[in-house]
Amino acid sequence: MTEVARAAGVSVSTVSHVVNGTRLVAPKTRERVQHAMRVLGYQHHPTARSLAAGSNQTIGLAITAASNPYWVELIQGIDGEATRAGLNLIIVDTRDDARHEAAAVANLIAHHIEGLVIAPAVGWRDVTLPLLRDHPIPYVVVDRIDPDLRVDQVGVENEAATAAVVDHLISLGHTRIGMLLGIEGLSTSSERLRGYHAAHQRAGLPVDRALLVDGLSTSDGGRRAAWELLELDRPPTAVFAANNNMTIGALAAFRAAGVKVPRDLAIAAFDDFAWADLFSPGLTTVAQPSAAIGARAVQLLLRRMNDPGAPPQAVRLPAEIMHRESCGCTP
Amino acid sequence: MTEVARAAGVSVSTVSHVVNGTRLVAPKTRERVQHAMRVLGYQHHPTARSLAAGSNQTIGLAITAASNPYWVELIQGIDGEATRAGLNLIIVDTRDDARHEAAAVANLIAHHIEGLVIAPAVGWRDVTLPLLRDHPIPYVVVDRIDPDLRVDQVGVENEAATAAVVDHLISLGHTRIGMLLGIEGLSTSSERLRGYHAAHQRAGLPVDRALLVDGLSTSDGGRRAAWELLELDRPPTAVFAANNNMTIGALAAFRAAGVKVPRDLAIAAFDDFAWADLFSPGLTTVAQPSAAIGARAVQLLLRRMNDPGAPPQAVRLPAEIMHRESCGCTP
DNA sequence: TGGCTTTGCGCAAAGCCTTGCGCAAAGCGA
DNA sequence: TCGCTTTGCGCAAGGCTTTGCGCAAAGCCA
Repeated sequence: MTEVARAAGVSVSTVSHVVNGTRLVAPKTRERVQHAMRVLGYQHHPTARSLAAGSNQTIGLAITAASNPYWVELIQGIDGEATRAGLNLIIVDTRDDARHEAAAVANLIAHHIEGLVIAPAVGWRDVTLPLLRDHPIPYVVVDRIDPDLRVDQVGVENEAATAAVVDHLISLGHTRIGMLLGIEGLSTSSERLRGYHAAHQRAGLPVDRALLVDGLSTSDGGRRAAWELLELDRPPTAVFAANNNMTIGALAAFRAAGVKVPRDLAIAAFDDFAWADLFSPGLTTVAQPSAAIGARAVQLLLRRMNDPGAPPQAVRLPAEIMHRESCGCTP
Repeated sequence: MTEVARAAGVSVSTVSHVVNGTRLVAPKTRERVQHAMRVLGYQHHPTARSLAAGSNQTIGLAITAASNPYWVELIQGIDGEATRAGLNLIIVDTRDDARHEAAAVANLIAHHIEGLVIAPAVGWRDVTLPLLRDHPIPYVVVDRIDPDLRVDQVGVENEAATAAVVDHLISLGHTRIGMLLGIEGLSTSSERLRGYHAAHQRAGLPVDRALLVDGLSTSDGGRRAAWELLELDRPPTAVFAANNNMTIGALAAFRAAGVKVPRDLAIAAFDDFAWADLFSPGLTTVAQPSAAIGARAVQLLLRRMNDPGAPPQAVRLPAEIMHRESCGCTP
């Protein structure tokens, strides 16, 4: 940098300002500096800049690395928006476990990240949240919104979307609709359940609690829960699965049981699959705008980084219902 | 740090050495320093360390962020191993496009990463590779191995694994085996094709070139290629798809055509699916050790970072064949 | 006890950039 | 032409560690 300054006949501070555009530099001078940089092959040193400026232009993302397409798209959305904003992104794996999550976040904090996007694990309120309170670092929560928390959050309209799909099933004449519930302690799980209830209430339909079975948000749990439903005295005529993993398990169970979809049983599910129309029949799903959620999260984070005192904002993005054949509406 | 030094009655250099264990410090002194650190709540500043040490303990990963489970597992493997080695990982999305890839890699280089793991895009040799030659940064290639290149590489035994599966189909009596080829220009594509040929040669079976159709490595390409096969005068009795996306497309095509698997057509595919046994019937696949490939890549990278002159090494990890029902061997 | 090897630690330079402060020159209106 | 506002840029402090060099104290052997 000193060399460039000398070559251009200016001071290093001017070179710095040319590089960063941080203050007015006469066009002629700027030209000279840029030329000198080119000739000398000057390479900016980001580390030194970070040290000097006390900021490293890096944000962290704490998320489970589970091989779930939903997460991948979310990450893409976050990465894309961060790149656009000129921010680096460091991703750490929480393994969807609060303790790992806390360790990972502590690590990020030690690296002096300037902001954090977190898709919290179950139980994070007792472990990771206190950490975040101690270190006043801007952060935004994605996917799992906690209405009690006064923090920036971005998620999908779980309740409304679920209600809409269940409405649809009810309108097709189903009165006994089973639901595979997501793991307890996740706001997404409870919100989707609320949507189920809301649709029933609107239709004046009673809810048989036997039709609500816990699928633990996993493929295996979904499989087991589906079996439970099938073995009821009065099994459901339709099933709503609250996430993609459970859907996979449930489909396997139905296939094994020889249940034909949608002839014997109508199915709808939360989370869209790239391969949703691969199944026979195509799956009716609720598609989340994953990438948009990620992008929005970064925008909220930027806002908070610039204005730490801003009032917390909880954003809900609408979901899209993908009508395919499994719900039985288009035979 | 200065404060800690003062509080412990030592110099900052001693504090530094205590923190890093870089030279002998008398136990008593170390104790004092550590105590002072605790009392003062000393926080290490990684940025400053990077600047001073001229190294930032960060490696880059250039990979497509496509929502393909294979990549996710690969990333997990890389991330896990990097974390274990105390390295930070910055991931950039190549969009599987050589130009984007080059830009992304340039960006990483500008950030002074100390090593790079790259899953190259088609055409990278003309765009990204020269970049890597200009900046002598240690790197290792994953997934797409180029035998002509004298660089560190990690991949799977594409040829042997493919040959084994095709052997299996042949042993079941199939003599007309279709293949959905991956996009041209990818070593994985050509190696898998070689495996197909090798199996035929071993069995003394001629190869009908009409049975080799281009699936472009995409789901849509796979669908189209599958249709092509079905419309042949003498369609195949078995099909091998060279990656997971094409498999998805092909299955959709077969379903639409009313082809029953494996009764009418046997199927086997490269790349395992978490949901492979969800399909009716379960898919016989070649499972790559994705996480292991990623971990191994980081190990190779560490080796090269420590010993830049070491001879380049190309590692092939064995794949595992997952026998399910689609190949028709267990009716 | 004297000379030599360890052991332990301080000194200070180096690493590269950012930025508040302030000065000088240029521009402008009267 | 004078005084005042802009415009443009230099000075130098600062940010936090690492690390080569070298000195002093301690330990060891004869």
